[in-house]
Amino acid sequence: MAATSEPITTRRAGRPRDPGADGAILRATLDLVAEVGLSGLTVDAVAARAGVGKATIYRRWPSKEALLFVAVATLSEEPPVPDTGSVRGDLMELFAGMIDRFADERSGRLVVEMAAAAAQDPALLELQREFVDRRRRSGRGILRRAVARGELGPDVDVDLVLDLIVGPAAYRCFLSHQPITPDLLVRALDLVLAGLAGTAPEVDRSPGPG
Amino acid sequence: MAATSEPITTRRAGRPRDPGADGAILRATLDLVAEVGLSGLTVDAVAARAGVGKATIYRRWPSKEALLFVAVATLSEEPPVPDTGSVRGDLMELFAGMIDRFADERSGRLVVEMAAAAAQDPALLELQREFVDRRRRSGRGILRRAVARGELGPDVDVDLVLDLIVGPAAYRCFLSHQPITPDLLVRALDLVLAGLAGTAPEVDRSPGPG
Amino acid sequence: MAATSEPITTRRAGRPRDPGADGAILRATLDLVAEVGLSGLTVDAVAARAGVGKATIYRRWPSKEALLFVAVATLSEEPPVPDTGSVRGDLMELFAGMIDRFADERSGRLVVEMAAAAAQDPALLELQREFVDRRRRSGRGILRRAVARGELGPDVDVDLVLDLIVGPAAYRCFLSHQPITPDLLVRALDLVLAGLAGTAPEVDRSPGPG
Amino acid sequence: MAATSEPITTRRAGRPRDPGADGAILRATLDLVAEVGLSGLTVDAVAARAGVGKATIYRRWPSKEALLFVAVATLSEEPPVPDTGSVRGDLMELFAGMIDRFADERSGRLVVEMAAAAAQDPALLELQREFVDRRRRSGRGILRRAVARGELGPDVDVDLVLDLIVGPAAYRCFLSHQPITPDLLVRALDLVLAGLAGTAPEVDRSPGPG
DNA sequence: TATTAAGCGAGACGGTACGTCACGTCTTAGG
DNA sequence: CCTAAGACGTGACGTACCGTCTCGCTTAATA
Repeated sequence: MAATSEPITTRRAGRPRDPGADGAILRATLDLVAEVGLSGLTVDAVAARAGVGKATIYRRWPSKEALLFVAVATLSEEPPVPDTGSVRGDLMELFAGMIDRFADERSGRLVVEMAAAAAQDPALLELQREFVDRRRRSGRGILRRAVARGELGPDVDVDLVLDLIVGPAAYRCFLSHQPITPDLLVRALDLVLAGLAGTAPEVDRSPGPG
Repeated sequence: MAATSEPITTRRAGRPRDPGADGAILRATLDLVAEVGLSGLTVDAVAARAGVGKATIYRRWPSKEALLFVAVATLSEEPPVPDTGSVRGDLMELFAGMIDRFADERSGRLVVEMAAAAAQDPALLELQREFVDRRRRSGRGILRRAVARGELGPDVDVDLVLDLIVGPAAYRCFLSHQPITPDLLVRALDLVLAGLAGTAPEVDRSPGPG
Repeated sequence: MAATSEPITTRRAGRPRDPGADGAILRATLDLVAEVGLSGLTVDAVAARAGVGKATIYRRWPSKEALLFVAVATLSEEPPVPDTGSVRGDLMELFAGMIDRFADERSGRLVVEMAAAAAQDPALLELQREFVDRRRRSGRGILRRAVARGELGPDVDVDLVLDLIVGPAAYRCFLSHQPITPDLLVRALDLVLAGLAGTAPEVDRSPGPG
Repeated sequence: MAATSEPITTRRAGRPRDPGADGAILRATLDLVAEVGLSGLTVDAVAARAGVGKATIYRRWPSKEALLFVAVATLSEEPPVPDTGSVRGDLMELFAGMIDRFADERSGRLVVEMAAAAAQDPALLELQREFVDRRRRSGRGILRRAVARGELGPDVDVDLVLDLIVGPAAYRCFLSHQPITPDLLVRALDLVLAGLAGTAPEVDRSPGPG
């Protein structure tokens, strides 16, 4: 039907990119960053480890930081869109993995270094923002459903609430370096929910949909 | 007999370090970091700007990051120990400056980069921890006084509360890059205080820790 | 079957070294050493003058001394293999250029500095030895031909004779710093040839100094 | 008599120089140069080894090279003024020690390095020239006595003869690095004396260089 | 006896060059 | 057009010495 001169599978001239190279490079990157950290990571080392020329890396990603961001992205699956029936349960499920990452020494350090890299490069910042926004979108959904359910008042400051829940763990990971215990999330969450209960909905006392 | 054989002002042999050099170096560092950012900062440039040999810098600080930490430390005065009469007022006063720093683009970026540096170097991490702990100590005092006053229940999780208040701004500065508006602090604070009121409820009028 | 599986022009993988760089570096080296002397020669300056990165230099030569040796070697053509018909003429021709180098202030100084460098580095010493040996080989040929011709007795101490001829100029260049006049070579040569005539020839059978 | 206002022992005000320091410094210099060579010699190391401040060294000598020259000078006694009755014996005695120094690997290297230093600094060159001239003066005396005795013709080129005798060893030490055997001096000497016998004196019946 | 001038060990000072390393680009021959 | 290999120019790194300059102290000769 379509009289398009464009072939279905766009195929540029010349030798196609080795599809195996991408994987090898990303794998090498993750291995190395685990071994020596971001600051110790060098493109030469990635190339050597992946058995690949440096140009092959630069043809795909504009900098070693971009490479790292993509490599890390391959690790992390889509954040969950939980539906336990209660805000509390949903938010717990949503943020559990994130807090774990902050808590782990190695991955926590990596997050900080990546944040620093993103702070200096708008492109990376965009990648990073997109990344955290996926979780935020899920969180917004959770809160909106809770409002719909009547669990929360209609004028909840959604973003603030989400930030309050992850904030403590983030702050400890980045700056204060106080311990990030597994119950940090619960305690923050409960205090915030208590705050929401106390502020807004004088009426609502319902325990939510059982 | 002699209480101490150690003289009051221990003076090592040899020419003493030029006390003017420290200031010149730190000033040059701050100037340069403001102009070109941490990543653009070079020890050579600092030396040149300060009119000092590179060795004079390395004699004092082991790395440009350490230098930067000290330089930044010289800027920041002791965090306030406010006493407005209310937790809310006290905490507002305590954290206002901190949130401002997160909010400002340039200084925010610097905070992130410094956090990344600290994540890689235990010595810097210690400096950083000490730095944020000064504010935390002040915050703990505020909360304890509030407990004593009966404004808060006796079982407040002090550290958690403090982390909840600064957490959102920190999180936005480091990761989500959502806007850090001046009212972010107030809103977080009020929600948290509401949570505390809801948790440790109105019943409590106890005159403080007995 | 195949005489050699090794290709004639061994070509390693990767980008070949820029052949122009070698020339530029060597030229810059010679220029600079002429301007500022060996001790004033710096690798940075050579790199800058040659329009080349420092690493490009260090990739080719392990030290600035090695570089200088090679640079100087490019200047000096193969020593002559004269055949004037007489030992005297041949040796004059062979050593004239060498003595000139000793005599010239600048190049004399350079020779001394290079000798000092060679004294500290076995690799350079080998280069140097090879260099002077080329002339020595020519000299040996001259003397052997003279022996064949009957001009000299068959038991001439070839190496000693050659050293005697250049020795004075070398000694003056390196240590005594007495004038190295154009006739120094002739006079040394004539005295040595006279000695050979007195020692060896058909008449003389005297048992030497008792 | 002399109405000099200058005291016999010139004595400036202030604390006199520690006479022990000179010795300690020179000793440390020689030790170190033996261990690490001239190029590895540093003033800091000399000061540390001698238990002396760097300024104490620079107060006495203007550079580490000057220091070394003086240090080496303290080792070497006045060259002999031999009188064995024959030119041959006298010259042998005069130059034996010198050739030994050329022959020894370590001291030979040092001589070359010192020559290079002298080539770059007129003051050192003067020191060096003075040093070698002492031996030369002795050699001139020897030859003049030989002329007086009739052992040599009256028109001997004194300086040339001396240079011819030490030349080979010097040349081998500095440049060709061929072996410097103990008999090198004898052989050179005999050849030169043969040359002198053949050239000059009326007694001599040899046909000369044809 | 008090002052003063220089020397002392120690070590910091401003410089300069070193040789290394990683960056991101470019140039080979070959697939 | 891609590939592996590896050389390229750039530019910062941290180190090592240079020769000079304070420090607080000690040691004579002078006043």
